[in-house]
Amino acid sequence: METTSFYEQVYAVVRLIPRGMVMSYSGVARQCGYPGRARAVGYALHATPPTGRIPWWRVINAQGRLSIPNNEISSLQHDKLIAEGVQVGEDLRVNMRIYDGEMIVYEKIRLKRKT
DNA sequence: CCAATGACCGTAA
DNA sequence: GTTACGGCCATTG
Repeated sequence: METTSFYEQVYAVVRLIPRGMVMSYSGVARQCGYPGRARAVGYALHATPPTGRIPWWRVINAQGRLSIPNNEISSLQHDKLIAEGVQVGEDLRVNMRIYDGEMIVYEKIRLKRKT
């Protein structure tokens, strides 16, 4: 499996997502320095080792939906997010207006969080 | 090397 | 607001 710099980058960025926040695949790709490789990010996360060290559940698609086709895993992600205080709709939807951590700028996030 | 696959995105209707 | 298409690109067979 080697370093696979791309994987490393992706994991590093995902690990930086604060608790109670979410980020889109494209956002992760951009933070990695690879804009436009959102799809590859998705692939990388799919290959994420179950070490539990990587908060993969905080990564969702740009439409605020949980893009995991597998029902079991998607429900798991749903529970994880709920446990962190992220409000997920019944249709597996998240309000990106509030929980978007695109820039990983904590102050900005806090500003957005009001009520 | 080529073809198929996929936890996606942006734009258009 | 939503659905449908084409285009990304890394990984696997």
